[in-house]
Amino acid sequence: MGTAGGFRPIPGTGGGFGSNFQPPPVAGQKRGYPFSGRGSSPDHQDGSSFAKLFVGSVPRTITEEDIRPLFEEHGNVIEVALIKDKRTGQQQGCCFVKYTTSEEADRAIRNLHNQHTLPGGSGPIQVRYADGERERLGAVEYKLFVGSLSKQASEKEVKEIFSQYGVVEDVYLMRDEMRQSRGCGFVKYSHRDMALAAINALNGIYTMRGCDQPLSVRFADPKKPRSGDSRGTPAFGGPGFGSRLQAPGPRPMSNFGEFMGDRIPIDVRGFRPPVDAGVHTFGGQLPPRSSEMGLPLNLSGPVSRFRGPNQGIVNPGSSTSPLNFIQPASQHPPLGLQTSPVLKAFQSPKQLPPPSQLHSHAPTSYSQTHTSPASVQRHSQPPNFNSSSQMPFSQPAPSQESPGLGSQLAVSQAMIQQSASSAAATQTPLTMNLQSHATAPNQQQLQPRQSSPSRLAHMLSQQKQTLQASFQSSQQAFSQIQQQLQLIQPSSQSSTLQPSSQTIKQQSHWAGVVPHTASSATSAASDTRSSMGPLVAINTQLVAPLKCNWTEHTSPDGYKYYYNSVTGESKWEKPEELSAIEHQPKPPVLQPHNQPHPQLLSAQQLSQTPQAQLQAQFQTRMPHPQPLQQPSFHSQEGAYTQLQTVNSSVNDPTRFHQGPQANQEWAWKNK
DNA sequence: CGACGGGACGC
DNA sequence: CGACGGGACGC
Repeated sequence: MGTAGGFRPIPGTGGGFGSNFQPPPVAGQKRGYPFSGRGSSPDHQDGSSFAKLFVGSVPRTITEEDIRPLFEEHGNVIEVALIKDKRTGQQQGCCFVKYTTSEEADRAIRNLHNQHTLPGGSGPIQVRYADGERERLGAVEYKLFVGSLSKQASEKEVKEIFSQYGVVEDVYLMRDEMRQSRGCGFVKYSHRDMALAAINALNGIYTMRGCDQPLSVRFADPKKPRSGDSRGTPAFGGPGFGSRLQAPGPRPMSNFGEFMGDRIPIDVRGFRPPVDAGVHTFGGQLPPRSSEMGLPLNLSGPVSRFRGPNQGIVNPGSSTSPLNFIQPASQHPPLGLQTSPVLKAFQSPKQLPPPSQLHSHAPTSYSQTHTSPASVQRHSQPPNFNSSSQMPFSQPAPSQESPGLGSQLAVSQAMIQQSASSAAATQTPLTMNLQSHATAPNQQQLQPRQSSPSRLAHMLSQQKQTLQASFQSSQQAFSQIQQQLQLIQPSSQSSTLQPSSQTIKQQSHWAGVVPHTASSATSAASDTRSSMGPLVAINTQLVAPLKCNWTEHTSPDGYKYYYNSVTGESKWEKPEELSAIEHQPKPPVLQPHNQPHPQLLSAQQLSQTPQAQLQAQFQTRMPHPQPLQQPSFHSQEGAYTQLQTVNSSVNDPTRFHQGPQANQEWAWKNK
């Protein structure tokens, strides 16, 4: 699977890791680093004018002449190095291929990895970045662990499922000695939003054909260390990183905070999880997993290293400035479970959750961001800009975007505010969210060295993106509802799921939200199908006879806690309301398979929900944010090839969706 | 309920 | 110039 996007050779000195950062050697790595060039250093410009791939399953008899042309089809090959045993001189069945750019390397991976068997080769060649390359190039990855996969499923099938939420960089299925799948594996994305979208859409929701359990989708644990790695990558757990030890309350935000994504240490005192930008994981209690923050692996060393003078965590990369990015406060239950925000939104049909619950982060922010004009021009960043791992997308250069920024931001806020009031949300997380946004600039000023115009622009831009993302998320949620309407309204439920034209229209909307689901109608159609699982599940949630807004969750430490989706409260003790309903008979277990949902809200009911109104407002007042469709920074064909594969799965009989069996429970069953 | 891929150079 | 040595918390 291609390692496509996400690689962002750090431009010049403005690089995300700070101008004077040199990547520490990866443990056990003797391979060269860019600056080692003797004499004719090839990388005088930005320090990384090549990208080295490791190629496995190469026949031992091959010569450079045999193999080079294959790689030259996909880019400018600087070098091919066949690996030989030092002593015997015998080839090891692998080689390194160096391209001038990571784009070329990405392309080669996409086109060759697992797709080309050399004559005499033991299998399809394995093409991936050489050890340490990703880090060297500033790449990040978000790796998900996926459990309860069908053992019959191939990498390709898995990839198709996950491609709905972003460009899948890699799929690895665990197999036993007999090459039989163990029913679990790993899926990599280059952007956090994609990973989150996948988690939210699939975890506990999507059940593969032949399985009696829905997928478990969560951030992967850090890979177990290879023997002999000592110094390289302790990843986490470094002293002082336990969030427990992290003083609650205001602290300097930092790029490290960025690394942590939305993980903001929980305020234990009041147990009032801060309002979040829309991520339903929550990391108060535990250090984030490396796969959740994206990896420049070698940056993830002991945190003590990153501690600033006043115990603030400082941007590990930038030695000159602590972070410049305001995290919206977060409002989430102690982590551990990733509930689809959409589900969450509808856990109680009567008491509709605040719009911010709809924050489904989702591919939205991804597609949104990455199509911004600047993102295609990777060298357009201001020297000052610190591209954090969190924003692998290039930030729009202030010079290009600031003019419109303020107004756009204002607009988004206004939009949301309007809808907030229309949704009759009184003290809702959304409101809180807004407040946090509103006050962000002030916070900003509290921070040292944060006041430069470009910083401000940058910040505003990010906030804008957050807002837009939330808008789109709401939109997406609505989209899903709409789709459901479309699906259930025609009384001919048993007929084919051929999307109506209206569905398609709606669908294309949806498609805009999914990164690479570009402009083709067919791909949009495919999404209709492929997103049905979640939809069906949502239906079941919609009708679930819940009257309690409390849900039980499990913190990463394994403790149960309870979260109120309406008030946003969290607590350790089980609320009585919840205990009460637990003794009631369970809601009917919904039938899996394609059986239409027994009890659905009528379309009428559904369309009357505040959510629908909210969305209607969004739709009428807010122009479609941006052309989201172009797969911009993945050079050309990559995104499209993925689309096609998604398409091919539309009628794939090996997959199906079903609602959660035990309703409600799946969510925290996981883990 | 499953947790990380064969092999990883030599200037 | 010099180059990884000792120590191994306490929730």
